[in-house]
Order: sequence, then C-alpha cells, then structure tokens
Amino acid sequence: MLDDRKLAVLRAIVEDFVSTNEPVGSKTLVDRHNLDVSPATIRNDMAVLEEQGFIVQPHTSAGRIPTEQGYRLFVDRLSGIKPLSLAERRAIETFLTGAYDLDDVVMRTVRLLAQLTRQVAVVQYPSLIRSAVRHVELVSLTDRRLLLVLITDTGRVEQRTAELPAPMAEDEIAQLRALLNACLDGRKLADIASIIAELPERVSPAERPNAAAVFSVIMETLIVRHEERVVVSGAANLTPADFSRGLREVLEALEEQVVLMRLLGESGDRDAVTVRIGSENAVQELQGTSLVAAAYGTGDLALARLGVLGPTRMDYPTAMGAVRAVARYVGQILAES
Amino acid sequence: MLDDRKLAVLRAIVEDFVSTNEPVGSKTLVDRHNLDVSPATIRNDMAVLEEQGFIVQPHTSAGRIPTEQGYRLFVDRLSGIKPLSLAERRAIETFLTGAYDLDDVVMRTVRLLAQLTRQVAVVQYPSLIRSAVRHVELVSLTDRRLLLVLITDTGRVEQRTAELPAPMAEDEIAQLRALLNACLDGRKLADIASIIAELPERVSPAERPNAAAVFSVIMETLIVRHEERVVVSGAANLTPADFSRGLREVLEALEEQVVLMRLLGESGDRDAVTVRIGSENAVQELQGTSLVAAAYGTGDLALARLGVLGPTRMDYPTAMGAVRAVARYVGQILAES
DNA sequence: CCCTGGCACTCTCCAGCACTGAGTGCCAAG
DNA sequence: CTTGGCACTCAGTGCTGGAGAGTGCCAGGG
Repeated sequence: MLDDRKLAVLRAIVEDFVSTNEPVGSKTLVDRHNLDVSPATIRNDMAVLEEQGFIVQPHTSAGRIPTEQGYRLFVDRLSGIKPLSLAERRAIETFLTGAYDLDDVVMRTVRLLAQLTRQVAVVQYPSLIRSAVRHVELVSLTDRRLLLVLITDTGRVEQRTAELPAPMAEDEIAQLRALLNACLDGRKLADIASIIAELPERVSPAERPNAAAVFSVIMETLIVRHEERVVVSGAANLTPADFSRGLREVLEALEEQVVLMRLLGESGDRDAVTVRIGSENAVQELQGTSLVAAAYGTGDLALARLGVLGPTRMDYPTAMGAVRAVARYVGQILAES
Repeated sequence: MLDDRKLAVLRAIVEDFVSTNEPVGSKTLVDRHNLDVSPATIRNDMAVLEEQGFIVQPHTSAGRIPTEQGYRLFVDRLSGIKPLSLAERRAIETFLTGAYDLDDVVMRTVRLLAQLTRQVAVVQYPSLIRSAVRHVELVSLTDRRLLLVLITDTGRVEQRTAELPAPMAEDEIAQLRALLNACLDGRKLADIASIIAELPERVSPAERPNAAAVFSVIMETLIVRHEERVVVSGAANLTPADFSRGLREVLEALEEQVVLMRLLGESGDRDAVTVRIGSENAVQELQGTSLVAAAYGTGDLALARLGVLGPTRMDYPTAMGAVRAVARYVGQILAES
C-alpha cells in the first residue's frame, strides 16, 4: 500500500515541515530532496498519503503538512534517534559535572535539556521509594514543634515540621532520634511503612502521643509528597504560533506539578525513549503538544523520568537523542554520588 | 501648573486605560467619570498633560495613554493602596495556613500572589544571613564524600555535599560534627565566617585537610548560595500584547535567578511598598515591565522581598494592596514557626 | 501499469482604494 | 476659563483584482 517512495515522501514532508514550518508542496519537495521523479508523481503519492490520513492540506492551494498519524509513522518507522554531536556531548559533561547536590543536579539537567533541544524541558525528581534512609534528624524548633530531616542515600534531603500534641524535652527528642535511626537506617523507603507501624510499641506510653505525631509526619513525607516534584525550564522556547489555544493554557499547565506528573506518566524501562504525539498525550490541557521522555536512574533502577515538551511539529530524532543522552548521563552522575 | 481637574483627568485616564487597555478620548472620559465640564475642556487639559509628558497619543486620531511618567505621578500622588476585600484576606489566610515547611510557605505565597493580582509573582527565599544556626549534621555518603546539612532557626535547611581529600572514618566525622555544633549552634550566620576561620586550630593536624574541606563548603553554602533563590509563578498571566519585545524575552528573564535577584533589589524597609515603573527597572531585560515589591520578615527584620511583575499598564493600587497584605501575612507565618 | 507534462482550477495573500468614525486642535463667542 | 462648532487626521474595515502557489485530472509515452 505504501511503497518505499511514498514513505520517503512522507519522511521528506515531515523533515521539511519541521524545519521550515510551512506546508510543503510537490515542487519544493523534488527540488530539495533529490527524488528523481517529477512533481506530478509526487502529487499522486501525496494524494494517497492524504487519503490514508498521514498528511493534510491546510487549504486547497497549499502544500501538505503531516498529521499526528503522520508524525507517528515517521517516528516509528522512518527515523532513528539522532546521536548527539561531539560538541553536544561535551556540553552535557561539562554542564552536569560539578553540581553541588541533588537540587543542583536536577536544576542543571533541566536547563541543559531545554538548551539542547530548544524546547521546554521537564525533569522529575528521583523517586525516594527506591532509595534507602541514610539518616534521620530531629531538631526542636519550639517545645511544641519539631523539624524532621530525612536524608536518603541518593543524597536527597526531605524536611518537614511536625506539630506536637505536648511539649517535648530535649532528652526525649534524643531518645526518639536514636530509636528512629536504629530502626530506619539503611532500610529501603518502600519498607518503612511497615517498620514504622510497629514502632509505637517500643516507646513508653507517656511519650507515645508525641512519637506518634512524628511517625505520621514521616509517613506523610514519604507517601504523600515524595514524588510530587517536577522542575521545568525553557518556557521561553514556546512559540505562540505553534499553539492554537495560545500559550496561556500551556504555561498554566506547566505550573501545575500534578499535571506534569501525569504528563510524564509511569516510569517505563530505562533507556527506552517514549514519544507521545499530540492527542496521544495523557493530559487534556496539553493536547496539541508532543512529549519525548525517558526514564533515568542508577544501575538498572528507574528512579524517575525526564523529557522534552514541544509542538507536535518538533524535531523528534534530535529531541530523542538529547533526551536519551541526558537521561543516561544523569543516571551516571547520580550513581557516583 | 497642574490644577486639581487636570490631575483628576490624569487619574481617570490611567484608570480607564488600565481597565480597558484602549486609548481613552475626551468624550469617553466625560461620559464615564462624571466630570461636569465639556469634552473640549478636557481636550485642553489633555493637551497640557501631554505637553508635560504624562500622556501620549499612539497616533493622531486616537485617545491618550499614560506615559511612564504619568503612571509615576499616578502612583505617587493620585492613588492610595487599595485594601484587600474581606474575601481576599480570608483567601490569604486559608491559603497560607497549614503550610508544611519553609519550601511550602514560599511556594504557596508565590502562587497566592499570582492569583490575587493576576500577574507574575516573584518571591525571594528568606535570607539566611539574619538567622542563626540551629544544627549542623554531617552524614557520610561514601568514605570520600560527606553530606552537610545546615538547619537554621527560620526552618530553612541547606544541604551540600563535600568531596574529601582523604577517607574519613565514622568517629572522625562524629568528632567534627560535635565540634561544629558546639561552636556554631545558636550563632548568627552573619558571624559564622569569623568563627570558622579559627576552627582549624582546634582540629588535630592529621585531620585538618578533611576538616578544612568541610569548613570551606560551609562557607560557600552561606556566602555563595544563600540568597540566590527566587521562585516565580503566574507566567501564564503574561499577555503577549502587553510586551513589545514579545513574551520570549520576559520568560527568559524569569528563568534567570540572577536577573530576578537584581530585579527585586535591596531589601528596603518593611511595609514600604516599592513601585518600579518601566525603565525605572534595574534589569535591562525587563524594561517595559513594572514591579511592585515589598520586603517581608519577622519582627522588624526584613528577611527578603516579594513582589509582582506586570506590564506598565497595571492596576497599581490593587497590586500594592495585595503585595503589602501578603508580605505582612508571610512575616507572621514565619514568625510563628 | 506507472510516470510525466500540460492545463484548468482553486484559494490565499497582498496591494490599492474608498469610506467610516473616533478623536483631535483651533477658534471665536459666552 | 469654558464651550460649541468645525475642519482635519488617521487607523481600521471591507471590497476588488491580480499574482502566485499548489493542486487534480487527463492523455500520452515508456
């Protein structure tokens, strides 16, 4: 049904349209790519491609532009992932090396990705759930208020204050701290819920209310908030023309952590680059945009995801290359620290 | 030179233009506000106001719009700060109460401010320099790598990793931790530099290289990074039409922490609401925007600044009201925690 | 059976044009 | 100082006609 030339034509249309942002006609096509057939032939091919739903004409006397289905075919069968240039790989290395801490790694990553692809970059914080507790610290702020700091072996630091039902003396705090560290140190966060459930028994009844408050804060920290952080950069790369409903909707969506989480979706396999085109997108508000994403992590654990958001009219091969490379490199960096 | 009526005319022009975003003519003006003179009279007044540089006409046959100088006069002499409605004050209260921790307070604040003013909100993290060390924690990540966590009495937690020149045993770490806490606990961050300068003498020569690495990381944390964080929200409120150079420039600037810091500028007095109009703005990239900002803090210490960024064509009285109210309320929240 | 050149057709884009209406500046009179 | 009247300016709008790009279709050739 679709012979090689027709596929080549589709590929050419996608490539041209992505780079020029103008509907591409039969004549331009034969000129620019050296298809050695006449424009009329191409027109016939295009008619078929249009019939099958891969391309459309915005209006009668214009060239064709790819449909979502067209991009889909292009990504699946017509293009590979474009490897980064040496210069780009260098850039990644110098940019990510020498980050201070986890926050810094994430911030640099997101900026880097935005710069490499000239699109909006989105990076999810590494999930806590796979990592282990390195240390728990309790610091009293007032006598009814405690600061809880939880340090994981991925270098992430979570903090929360806890309101206490009753005043708590320093030595009680010290005791509780010792208990927590004894029981939690080195344990996977995923297992902690069950461990904590048994802890109240090991506290004297008098101190139980305060301890319980602390325990529940720990649980909340791990369960409720742990995966909610997503960082965005490169909003300036959004070009108004590309978004029919206007930038506004997109910018609004980008400020909603929850929306971004849904956008990035489930951590898939490591190294697999996922492409969501236009309406394939899970997020209502961001239909009309495409997402190129991948999971990253240390070893073969997928910790979280990162990706690039842009108009459907996006340079997929390059974006995929950048996303894959950055995901790998961030994984390395995290493994080292 | 400018009698009362002329000032009233200017005020009316500013108000109308802000609400309609259309040049306002003499006839509309007499209709809408009940100035009991004829349009012709107003025209004469407008001619004077234009001559003095407070208003201009975009083109010959259009109404007038305020110049920056016009807004300036309006803000300085013609309008007060508009107090918030009861509902708005309620909203502030319910929105900010129940924040988990400092991060959460800042995040909620910036969103709240963006929502109240329908502009871009900018909030600087409370400066560390006025607060005191509550606790220092060292956690070994690998034998050549240490995680340093610094907790302040404002509830802020700073973290950094330190690379060690030599491996460090657990007991050495414990010793160093004890030393640090003994010397730093309760001290103002501003004083810490001088305290740390003297610490190396109190460490045995063998351990000095590692200790020195830790000390220098502490210094860096305090000096280099301490005020660099600014959070932004409400970018979606930017309307393309209002910015001649396009949104792009503005969005870019908003992603640059350094630029935002320069924008917010020095902490002024508490409660004083500062207004920077158009080119008065310190930041090149954000000329053409206006900033309404105020310092916030606990007691009468100004800890940092927050504000609202918008087109020069902005509802200053309302923005000033919101900024002032939010600044005060955040101050209270911080004082309580 | 597929490719090709030719041709008529469609439709967007743009420049030119006249017209309308909002708004002005100026002037002479109250 | 204020007012009504009047002539003037100019952005915006809608219409028209031509240019150009691109198409679909058809008949002829390999």
